[in-house]
Amino acid sequence: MCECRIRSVNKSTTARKPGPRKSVAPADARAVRESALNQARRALILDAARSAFFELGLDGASLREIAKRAGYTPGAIYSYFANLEEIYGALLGESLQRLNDAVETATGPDKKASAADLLRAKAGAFYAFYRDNPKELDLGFYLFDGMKPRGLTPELNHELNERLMAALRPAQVQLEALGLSTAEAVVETSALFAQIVGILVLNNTGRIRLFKQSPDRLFERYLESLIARLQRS
Amino acid sequence: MCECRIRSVNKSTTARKPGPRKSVAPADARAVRESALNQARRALILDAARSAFFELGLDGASLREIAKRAGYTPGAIYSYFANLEEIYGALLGESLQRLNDAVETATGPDKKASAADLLRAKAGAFYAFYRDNPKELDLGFYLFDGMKPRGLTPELNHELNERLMAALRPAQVQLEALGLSTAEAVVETSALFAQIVGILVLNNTGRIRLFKQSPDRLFERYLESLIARLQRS
Amino acid sequence: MCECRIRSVNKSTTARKPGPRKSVAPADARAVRESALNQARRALILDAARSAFFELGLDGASLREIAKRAGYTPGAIYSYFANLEEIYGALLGESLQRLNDAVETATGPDKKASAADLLRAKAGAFYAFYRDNPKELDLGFYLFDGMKPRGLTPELNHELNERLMAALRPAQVQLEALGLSTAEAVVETSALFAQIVGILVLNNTGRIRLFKQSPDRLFERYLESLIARLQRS
Amino acid sequence: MCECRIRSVNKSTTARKPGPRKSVAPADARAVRESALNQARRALILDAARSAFFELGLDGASLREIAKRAGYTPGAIYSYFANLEEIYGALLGESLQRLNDAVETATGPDKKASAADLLRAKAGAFYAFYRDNPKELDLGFYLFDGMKPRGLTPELNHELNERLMAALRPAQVQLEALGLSTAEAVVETSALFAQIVGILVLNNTGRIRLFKQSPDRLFERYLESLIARLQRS
DNA sequence: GATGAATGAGAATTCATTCAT
DNA sequence: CATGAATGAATTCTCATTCAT
Repeated sequence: MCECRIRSVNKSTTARKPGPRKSVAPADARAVRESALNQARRALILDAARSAFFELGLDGASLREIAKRAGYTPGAIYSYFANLEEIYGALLGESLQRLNDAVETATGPDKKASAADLLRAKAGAFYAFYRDNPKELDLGFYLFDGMKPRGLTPELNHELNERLMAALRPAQVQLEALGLSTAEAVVETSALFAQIVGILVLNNTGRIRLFKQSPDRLFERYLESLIARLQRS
Repeated sequence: MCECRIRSVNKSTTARKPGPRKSVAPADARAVRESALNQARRALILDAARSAFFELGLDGASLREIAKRAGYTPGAIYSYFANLEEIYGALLGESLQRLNDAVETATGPDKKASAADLLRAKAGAFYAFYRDNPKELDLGFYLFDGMKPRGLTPELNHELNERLMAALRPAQVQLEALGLSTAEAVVETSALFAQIVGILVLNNTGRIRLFKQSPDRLFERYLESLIARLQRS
Repeated sequence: MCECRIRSVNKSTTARKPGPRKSVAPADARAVRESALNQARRALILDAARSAFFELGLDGASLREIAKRAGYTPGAIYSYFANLEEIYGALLGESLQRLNDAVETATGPDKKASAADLLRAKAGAFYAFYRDNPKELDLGFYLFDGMKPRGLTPELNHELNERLMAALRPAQVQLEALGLSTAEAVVETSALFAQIVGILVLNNTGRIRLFKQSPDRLFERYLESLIARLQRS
Repeated sequence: MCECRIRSVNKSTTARKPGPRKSVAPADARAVRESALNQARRALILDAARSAFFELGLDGASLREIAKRAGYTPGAIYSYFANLEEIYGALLGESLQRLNDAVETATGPDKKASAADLLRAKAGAFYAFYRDNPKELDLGFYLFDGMKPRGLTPELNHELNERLMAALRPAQVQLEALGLSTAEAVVETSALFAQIVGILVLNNTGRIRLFKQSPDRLFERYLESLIARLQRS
């Protein structure tokens, strides 16, 4: 909801040096106000883009469609984003930010939570985020450079990768707290990540129903088995 | 209608329509022959579609491109397929058939292979099929996108699902051979499936490099851990 | 008018192998007819393009405008030309072909024309062609890679250059007949070319009226002075 | 209105609008000062336009680009120029002014320069100006395109013509000093002008390379031949 | 069965210009 | 005087699909 958090993802390329002004404070105030307006309008467009993407998929989220939903003419969008790609990038940035927030916020059952509890909380938050917002997963897949290579700039791609990794780090930390070396924790984190992604994909595509399985149960099974294995040694 | 017949397809992309033959037999024979011809031409088009899809990706595999590669004009394609999506559907059908063939063919190290060996062989074949042909995975994702498969008829969708399940059944059989009940084997198969899909997706999207992990190692690790767990009990 | 002459400039990229046919002669006939139709339609589009260019200039000769004038939708044009650039190239190719025809056709006053007479005839034809069709000069300038670099393919550019040179060769031949070495004749031809271009440009842009000069007189003056100089030595 | 004032323009592209000053004098003085400010700001914009045009060509010199380089927003430009064409017109005015300056400044090898030397100097300066700044020639061609100069007012057109003629007058003067009547000198000047323009155009469009000729050599050859002819008679 | 010309809707992007502030 | 958001019309180009032949 609150787009201000993802300010750093896409620096507005249309920013101009403010003209000279007599008093300094009013100018600042105006700049602040205008910048805020600008951010609000960017957010408006991103909202439109997100809704278009969620309802119509990436193919349907054309610039025209986004503009229409935002109440703009297509050309107007380019005042706020250089590209369609930039919009997609910002969208994914937001999404990953929300994911990080969700993971960071997640805590164990009480104040004296064990490492295992915290692992459950962190990994569970990651898993639940995408389970509850399946389209966010699609967004990531479409944009990350594999499935459908879309030309995010290398820098943006790097930043987005960073955010994704950041969302997994809390789990890794708890794996280390459970006695793994850093290297082992990395392996275990990537395996966990793969398991989560696999479950989510199977769930999203309806494949999991073929097995008459509940995704949640699969996830918990994996996690508990992992914890048991760690506590055993 | 029945895609199962398209099992072995003409691989030579330079094949051209066979020259016309003079009518020899009564109407029945003629109908049979014509139907066979029809199947052959469908196969020809699917060959073209597959090669286009593999070389150019989904975006590049336009009807025009497929027609060009098949030696047809765009309009002619519509004599064999109702639309582009139907071609994609048939393509996926073929793909799943090849997957099944690969899994069925896979055997353990020798004639006296243990259940664990066979599980390794069957699951490994499944995994390797998609690892070595990432485009096949893309195809599946494109068509199994979300709950409602892109323009696939329910029947086709059902058949495609059947084929996918069939490719997993050999692994499930071996899990049972290793002592699991059917219900347990189903759970374990779906977890295995999720793990494989997750690893493949992470690999295809380049995400796995972020962890500096090898997909093969992750897969083997999961599988061996699973086998060890089963043999322990 | 007759576009068949410029057949070699743009090979139709949409040509396809003809499907198998029972009898050979009818197929040929059909291919010929279709090819002729195709050529006619290409010619139609080029006519539209030329009229658009002549009336509106290069900027006005958009694909949309050309399509409109040809009675086509924009997309239809792409069945005949790969590009806007290709249309421009074909236009220039035609133009240069007409220039060559004009120069080749030009003869001296009678059968026993002297080298000087032939030089007058050939150079005069070149000059008159552009004087009488000033827009053809514009066409060349806009497309040749200097003023407004438009992306003609290197091959096309080369062929167009060849045609331009070909139109100047008859003059060079006569300069040699008047006693110049090949090297000297090349220098003199390029100087003559420059003079002609200069006069034409000044005439086309109305600059020559500033001097109250007639372009024809300037041209003749230069040419006669050149001939006199050659005959003197 | 009167472009002749824009003789020396602010070359520093980093110059910014001067800060606001407090009003000091009566209305008259204020009007004068504001007009001066206005001129300065017009010059600033023209600087930006010239640099944009030189670096990016006519297509790249969009209003937005010019505004950006001038440190203005697009809308602000319209306070100083009615439209983009007017900017181009002013740019051409400047360009011709620099041409005149270059020609006027040009002198013979020493104080006792002969008429022939001065002709070489003046004509050479004209030629070198455009040879060294081909973009200036483009500018002229863009605006002097065809009979009806692109959106230039008749008055501006007339003034620009005047400036162009003025740049050729020194050569004409020397031709008269070499013994030609005024009428003869005009003819010879226009022929010389045509030759220069022809050489420059051929050079700019790369056509001259087809002859493997150097533009300088062609120019000198013409000039020396002309001087020789005049001195002979 | 096959052709292939043609449509029509759509894609991203650019930009001079206007105008409320 | 200056802003800068917004328009609206333009640009080239792509492509699934149709249909008369």
